[in-house]
Amino acid sequence: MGWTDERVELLKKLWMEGLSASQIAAELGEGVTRNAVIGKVHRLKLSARAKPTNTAPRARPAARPAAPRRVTGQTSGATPMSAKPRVSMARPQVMGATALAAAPEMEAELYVAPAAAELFIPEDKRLNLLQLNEHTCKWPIGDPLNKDFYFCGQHSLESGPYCEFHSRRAYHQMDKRRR
DNA sequence: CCCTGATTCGC
DNA sequence: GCGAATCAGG
Repeated sequence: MGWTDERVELLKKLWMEGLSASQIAAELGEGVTRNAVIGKVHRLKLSARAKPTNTAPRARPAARPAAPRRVTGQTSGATPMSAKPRVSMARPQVMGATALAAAPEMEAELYVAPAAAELFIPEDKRLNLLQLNEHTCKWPIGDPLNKDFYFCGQHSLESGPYCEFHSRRAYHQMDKRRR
């Protein structure tokens, strides 16, 4: 389905309301991807919605070396790659600029000591700096200045320097506090 | 990992 | 004009 006047209007409305591209895509439904939405948004030249501060220069990657696009016909076997359907993302969750605008101040101390929220690593599994290798989790535990300092040492993921547990620690919930 | 928008360019 | 692939960032 193409971009009918109706759909374009809905797009504009939702975009201006601060919904993310993927959320708008879900709203429009019928095979509309977030990329399609973003692409359209750009063509309509209505990128900048609420711009509180800064005019991010945004460094352009400067012309890519014309990477080999997708192979047209080719329907041979072999699964492409990460073929994850990811269909159900019907989620009312609000985020982004909208979330920021809606949540003025929520400082305070609602963050209680996470002290004991750490994995227990048996002494014989703990590693010092020299015992680390490409397959050991390099998440540091304890005070580096103390002698009770050690590294997680569990088998690390192929995708990173940490084990599954610490990988999520490192990337995921590293929320809040921007500067 | 999850996600966000920005950009390019074959179609 | 369209949007997948890619990139940069949180």
